[in-house]
Amino acid sequence: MNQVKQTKRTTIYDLAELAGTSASAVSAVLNGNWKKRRISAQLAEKIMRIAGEQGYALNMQASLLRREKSHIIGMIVPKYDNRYFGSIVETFEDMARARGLFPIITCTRRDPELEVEAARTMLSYQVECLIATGATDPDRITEMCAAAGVRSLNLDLPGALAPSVISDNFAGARELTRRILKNSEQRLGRMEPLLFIGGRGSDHNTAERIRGFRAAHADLGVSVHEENILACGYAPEKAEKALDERALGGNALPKGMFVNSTISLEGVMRWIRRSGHLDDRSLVLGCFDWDPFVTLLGNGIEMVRQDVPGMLNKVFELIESGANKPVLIQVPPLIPQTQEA
Amino acid sequence: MNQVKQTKRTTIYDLAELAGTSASAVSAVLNGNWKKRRISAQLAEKIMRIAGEQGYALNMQASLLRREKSHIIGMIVPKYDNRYFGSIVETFEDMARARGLFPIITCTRRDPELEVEAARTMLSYQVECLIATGATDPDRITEMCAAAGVRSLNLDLPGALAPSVISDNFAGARELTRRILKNSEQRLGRMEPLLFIGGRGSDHNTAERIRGFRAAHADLGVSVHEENILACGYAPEKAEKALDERALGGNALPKGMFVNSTISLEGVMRWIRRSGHLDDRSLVLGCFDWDPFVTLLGNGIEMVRQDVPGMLNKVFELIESGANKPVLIQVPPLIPQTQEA
DNA sequence: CAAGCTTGCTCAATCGATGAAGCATGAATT
DNA sequence: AATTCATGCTTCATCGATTGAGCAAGCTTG
Repeated sequence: MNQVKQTKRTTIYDLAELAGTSASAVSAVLNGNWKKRRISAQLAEKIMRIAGEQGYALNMQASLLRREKSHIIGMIVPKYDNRYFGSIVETFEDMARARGLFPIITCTRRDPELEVEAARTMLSYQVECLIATGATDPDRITEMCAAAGVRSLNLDLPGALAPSVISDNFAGARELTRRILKNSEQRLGRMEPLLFIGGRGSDHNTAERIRGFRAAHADLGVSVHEENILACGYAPEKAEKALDERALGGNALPKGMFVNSTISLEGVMRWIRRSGHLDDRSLVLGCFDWDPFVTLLGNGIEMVRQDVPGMLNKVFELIESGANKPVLIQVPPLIPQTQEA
Repeated sequence: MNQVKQTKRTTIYDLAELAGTSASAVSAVLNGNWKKRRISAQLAEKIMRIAGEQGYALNMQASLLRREKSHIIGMIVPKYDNRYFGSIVETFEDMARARGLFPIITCTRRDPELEVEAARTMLSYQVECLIATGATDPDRITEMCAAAGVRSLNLDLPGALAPSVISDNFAGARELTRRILKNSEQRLGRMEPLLFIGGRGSDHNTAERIRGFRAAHADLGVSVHEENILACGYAPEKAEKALDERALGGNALPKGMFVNSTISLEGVMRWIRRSGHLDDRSLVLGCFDWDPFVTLLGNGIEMVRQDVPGMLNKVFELIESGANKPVLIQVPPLIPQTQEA
């Protein structure tokens, strides 16, 4: 490292001077198409050696400005506070890199303003494609992208204007509900209607899961009352509060519950602990989403694990196929083997 | 949206033509310093209207190429699979944006090659500063950044060449150990040496935590044998395997354990379940890291919660102060109130 | 009324990398 | 010997935004 403490970064012009050649030769060598440009192997080697010595790093801004494609792919994601989104982000980065794309990701905290702001910034960075994960207003983002000639896709929550890849929420919820009901029958000796808790009634996934929840009850000939459906939002406190209120209102609380996310499950578990049901082995729970610690909570809680690699494979398939029509692809979630406590 | 389906994105030249003015006026108006450039309010308004109509989005690549500062700040992070890193990333994004910086984050899966690769890419994107979180080889990254004249900082794991912000692992571990020992005394009626499990003996944090672990034992007059220290790595399977092996080797397993991360705790809990200790209320656990579900596991598991906002505040203070010397800042972790099951 | 100032803009160079077009040089072909 | 061809480079315009310099028109001021 015989480097002087420098203010300016090394450019191809510096390298050209050091190598006694032209910037365009340096460029050709460093971006790998020097054979096409008929640069001799000798010069190529020299340039690469000097670039190495100088610790040269490409100025991506300049390079991207000149090139037609940015190879940047953007994703917006609501939160990093659960395994589902964590695994989406990790898998996405991996798959993007495997395809020679540079992933940029930003977290928008379920805030519609931030979503739009983030999308605008990503467009400024010339993303070739933007994936809106769990977006509050996916169609707004699709419109912005369309206006900039950029492709967009929805993940986790569907939109009407762009292709969407989501879990098969109906089938997953139906199977999960069936399992909770079966467990409930086994433990209580009878089958009682369950409580559905968490999520927003206005979002597609929650609506579909409620539909699956109802269908499974119908399949088994159990009828569910409307007051057993508490789409109270995602935050743990909201679930806690909803349970408190439901407990006050006349009818006894069901012993079985379908919890709509791990985040809501936090609230449910807190409520259970607080209200003294902690060691009540007759409580039968299921959660639409997966977390390793939930398995260990020891109540034999059933979980649905969304198939993140499967979903992202579909996403990249769509990207590569160039499809733009607003199709809806539903990926079946994985339902792990029941683990009794 | 009277937009023709366009291939090219709208540029300031297009807007200039539409507004009957020059590109430089458009630029001045759109980047907000039109007052300095003495553009009339009338023209400014017209340009902004047209930009809005055309859905103009700045080409950041071009803009950054010309400007001296990129306002991009990079972070590399090992994993997204736990609350600690999730919260680091979320808080970092937030604080960066609050300072007018554009955060880019990438996950390197504890892979030294990927770390270097990611750092190189970030340098290409002209980051002004790179934060290496939990890096395997932070000094290598610092060197790369220094060669490019870019400032770098270490977070979570310290390096020798750049300022580092980490938790006060020694103090945190000492207090956590003290609490586990006290709980153990209370539940078992006597104080026995604990088992330390998880992490890499070679990493600074694990070493410091082991030091705190030993100090707390010494404080309370309990002596720990070497075979009670299992720095077996972070992955859950490694913790499980280490416990299996330790269980085979002669001496009985301690009833109290200091688990070095939530990830290792997954393995420990799995082992506990598998080996039939699940309902053994005499098991006394503590975990260096926080997860909401761990509270709910119901064994009164003590946790240390690292002070993520506190650490990131220090990080940004360092960035803003311009300090470059390799100081080591240790932020005290938060130790929540004990919650008995 | 000339000199100087203010206002409101435009011109043109620039950031660094890229690649089409072009220019020597020497070898091969007619 | 004249022409063609291949090889190995260089020159220069370009991507889109930014900004110092400069210019014209109107307005003051002595």
